[in-house]
Amino acid sequence: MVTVAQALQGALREQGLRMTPQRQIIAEAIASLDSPITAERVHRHVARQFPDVQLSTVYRTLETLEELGLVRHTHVHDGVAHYHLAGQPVHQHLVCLGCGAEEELDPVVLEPLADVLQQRYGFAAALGHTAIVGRCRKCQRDATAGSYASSG
Amino acid sequence: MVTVAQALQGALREQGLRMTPQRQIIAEAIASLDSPITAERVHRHVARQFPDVQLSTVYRTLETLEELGLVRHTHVHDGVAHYHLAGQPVHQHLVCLGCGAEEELDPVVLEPLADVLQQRYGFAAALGHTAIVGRCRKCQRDATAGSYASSG
DNA sequence: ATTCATGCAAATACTTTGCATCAGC
DNA sequence: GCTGATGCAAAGTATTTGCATGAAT
Repeated sequence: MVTVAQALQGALREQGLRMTPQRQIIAEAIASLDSPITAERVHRHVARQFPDVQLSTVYRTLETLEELGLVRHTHVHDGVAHYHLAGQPVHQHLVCLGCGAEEELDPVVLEPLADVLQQRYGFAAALGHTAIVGRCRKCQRDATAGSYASSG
Repeated sequence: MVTVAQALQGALREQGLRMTPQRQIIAEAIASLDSPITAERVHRHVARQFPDVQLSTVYRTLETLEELGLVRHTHVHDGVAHYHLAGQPVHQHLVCLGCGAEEELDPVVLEPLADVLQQRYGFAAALGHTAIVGRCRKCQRDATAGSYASSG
């Protein structure tokens, strides 16, 4: 078992990039906090030990980590970026567009789709790391859906 | 077959809200443009006929339309909101986080998952209207994934 | 007439960038 | 010492909001 910081160090080396204390604590913060996390949350966590670490450094490091394949990010309903460690199973949620309710989801149900996408399109979907949006039971009663003609 | 504008008029009535020329053209723009579209694209389209219509009005109208259940929105990789008509089958895309490539996807492959979510969780997933992010064949070779120990 | 919708502009939230200094290799 | 990384501050992008005016019902 290797720590994120160690993996990071190796990955940085390969690219001729440098390990810095900032990168180390940011990597450790991501590993210790529950995924998925926002840049701001990482920053708050990091700032407790190193108050001088800038939010922009967190963003830059997150970007670097993503380029190295160590983390991924997705956007949730409000457009905020959520980061998580690559290859780490995370809690999967169903987010209701109507009332905002979140429900946990067994990640296993996503596997068949991921398999199909991989086989048919050669595409490694990040389904397991993205909240699935939609309407919960309650809000389905409120939502009206139909089909419309274009005005043209 | 009913036009979006007509559906909108009815839905507005029910809520005691008002039909305005702006709302009408915005609704028609959404119907005539290919989904999913950004607020800015709607605005550019609308501005050709009514140059005075503000981007903020587009956002407000889009929000209203969403509350009325006529449109939905999701966020793509860069966090920009994409809107589409509710109940309208749209092109489904696989978006690569590595190179940004988009590939069309047969919406049929999403149905099994949607069914499971509906049956097991009573949740109507908006899968058919959200881009699926991940890594394309090419970029999978670049990305390294493993599992990491927390530093704690 | 009442109240909602709009235009306009400013504010907000999140993220990126320019540049001088500092630090890892 | 060379070059990449950081702090700092400012810019950028997408979206929201306050308020006075205008318009739909």
